[in-house]
Amino acid sequence: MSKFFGTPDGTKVGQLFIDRRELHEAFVHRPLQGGISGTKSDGADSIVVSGGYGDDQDHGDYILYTGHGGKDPKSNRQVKDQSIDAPGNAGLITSFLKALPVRVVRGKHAGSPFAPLAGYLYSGLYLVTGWQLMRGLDGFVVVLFRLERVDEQRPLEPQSSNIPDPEFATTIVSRRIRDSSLARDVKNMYDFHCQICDTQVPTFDGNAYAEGAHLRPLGRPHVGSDALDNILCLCPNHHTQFDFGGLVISDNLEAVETHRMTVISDLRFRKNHLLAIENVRYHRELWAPAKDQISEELAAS
DNA sequence: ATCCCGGTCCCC
DNA sequence: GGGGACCGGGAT
Repeated sequence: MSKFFGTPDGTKVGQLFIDRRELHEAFVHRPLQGGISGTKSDGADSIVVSGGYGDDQDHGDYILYTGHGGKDPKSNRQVKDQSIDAPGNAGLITSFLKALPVRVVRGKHAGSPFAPLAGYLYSGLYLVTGWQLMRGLDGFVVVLFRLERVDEQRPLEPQSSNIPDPEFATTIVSRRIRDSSLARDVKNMYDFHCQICDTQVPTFDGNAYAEGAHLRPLGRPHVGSDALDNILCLCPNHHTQFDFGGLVISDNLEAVETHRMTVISDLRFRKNHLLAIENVRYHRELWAPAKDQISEELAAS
């Protein structure tokens, strides 16, 4: 029945394990092969991020993690839609609903600077802060979970810096991780006004805060470009909504709220800022919600 | 019992 | 390094 939640006694954040059996014996991650330890009734108590799913994104303090199922073990690609009823996926949804802490382990092939060079790294506790069905890179529906780090006693240390991924080039430890000089240019261009709601977030010194949002994400596997035609200037709320697929940009350059498919506003533009329509479409395709799937799944559960 | 798997190992 | 065999724990 019940699972064990939280960090086991004697285990430290940042501790390395040789292999899955060591993780198993330390009660950090019980399954020897599965990426998710979880069931619908108990929730999920641990996951392993191993880079086996192309739709994953590891940003250190938060992770977009693909659920399991639908994969052909030979080709290692998705060949079927994933389901929210698969035990691990249902477990992560339960963890989301009950706000249960999930132990996160990174494997050596996880493909981010936060992954260990060898073995498995216990990376601390995360909360599932959202999930949704999306059309994955291979064209099938995947369940995508957003996990955010809650165990803040110790900063997350990059394990390597030689991964040629512009998204991580300036990463140290912070929630704002992509602040290229071009993103700064775009923010200056808009005087830190959000292109959707025009909000300017004031800071203590009389300046303002905004964020540069990339339409086509920089990191693998999307490999978007860090260019003016790929960046929006957004307030933190709309940036978060944008990054998590809660809004997309139409070909008419309106901000559209995806769940209800309603237009929030026209995007505001300043001179010398043109978006590339292929980047707009890339973001929209990435997040085109599989609405039929969602209603079917929810009706069945 | 049986099926699934973000493994692992062995061999070429 | 890549394909195939074989793995054992956990859930059903």
